[in-house]
Amino acid sequence: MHASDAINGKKRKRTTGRRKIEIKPIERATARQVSFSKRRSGLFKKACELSILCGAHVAVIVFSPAKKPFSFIHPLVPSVLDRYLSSQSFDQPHYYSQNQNQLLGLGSTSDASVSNLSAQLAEHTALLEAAKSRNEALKERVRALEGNVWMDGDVSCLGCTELNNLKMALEKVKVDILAQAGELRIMDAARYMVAVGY
Amino acid sequence: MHASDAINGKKRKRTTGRRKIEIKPIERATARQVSFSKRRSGLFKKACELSILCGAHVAVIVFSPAKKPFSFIHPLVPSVLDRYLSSQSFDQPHYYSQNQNQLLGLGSTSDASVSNLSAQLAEHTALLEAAKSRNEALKERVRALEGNVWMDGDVSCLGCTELNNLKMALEKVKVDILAQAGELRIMDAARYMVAVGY
DNA sequence: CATTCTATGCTTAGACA
DNA sequence: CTGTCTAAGCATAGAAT
Repeated sequence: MHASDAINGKKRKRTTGRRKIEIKPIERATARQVSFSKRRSGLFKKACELSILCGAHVAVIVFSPAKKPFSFIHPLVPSVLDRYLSSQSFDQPHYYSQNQNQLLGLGSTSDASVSNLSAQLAEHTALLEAAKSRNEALKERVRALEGNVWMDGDVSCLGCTELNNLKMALEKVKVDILAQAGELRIMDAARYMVAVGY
Repeated sequence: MHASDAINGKKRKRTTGRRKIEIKPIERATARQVSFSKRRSGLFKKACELSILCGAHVAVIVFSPAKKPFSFIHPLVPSVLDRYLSSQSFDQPHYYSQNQNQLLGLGSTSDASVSNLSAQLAEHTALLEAAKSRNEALKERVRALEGNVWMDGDVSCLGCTELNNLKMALEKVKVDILAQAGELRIMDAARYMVAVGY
């Protein structure tokens, strides 16, 4: 019991217990927020259990009413970006761990990867700028050779081969986005995984 | 009671009721499959309730142990990316609906929310990949021009007006990809939405 | 936005169909 | 893979921190 209860002798039932509700938009902002927090947590837990119990690949991405992103993803797909950046730093062209457990936050590998994202953004941005520069240089070259006019910054001039490259690039981005969407809260996933000793 | 019970007089409790289980890989294949089916259903229901109750955008993608894809996505979004990746002829102007921006909470109205690190990384990754692809395309083109070789009629032109803003497109991709991933079972989402009269 | 507490309401393991 | 049934096991509304 709580001190307040013992002192004033009021009923210890401070709540009416769970009440049935209709599945419709909760109007009261505070109640909606609280419900969101609880249910998101519950959803992630369920997702976690499903992935472990059944060995299924699960990705859950939720945007709060305030558009804040949350996600649970298992197995955590090694980001192409991570590999790219890793190779930049450690000169390992194809860093790719087969050990999912380590990538789930149990090992230091994941933590490092996550915590570095922020710092890597700057480097990544630089790489982007460099790519743009090279791109501009090539455009100039083409312009000179072809005497043509290119629309700035679009993908309208790609041929079949190029389009396929772009498609493949986007396929990779697909994976990156899923992983990155949970960048801010990758530990949410790890928390559950760890909770059950996975 | 059931006929069989009445006839043979056996106990009507044919089950021991729900039993506690450890959250660890289920070994029995049949049990794992049954559990997957039930829990996936439950997960989607929870996702549905969360999206409705709290007005949150939710995307749940699950791959069964047999790699079969299932998904719950709300709001349901027509895939723009699909048109990019699957279209064989890229000479068709691609039109973006302003409503999609509103529906997705993306686009100009939520530029502020896109300013977080996660979004920046996703965006930059996409841009970088695209830039690299474009870069390759340009290189190839330079080679072609310098070698005085040109594959005529192979220069596909996209609807430049709609596509020249790759950034915007990729912002959409972030969500469209989710829709695409669930292409096979988008009705899973609809089922629950309809069930509660939404 | 996260958490705790309590009394329900909801979910689901196991056995079958 | 989906549905049914029962008895537990869990999740969570509402109020408060």
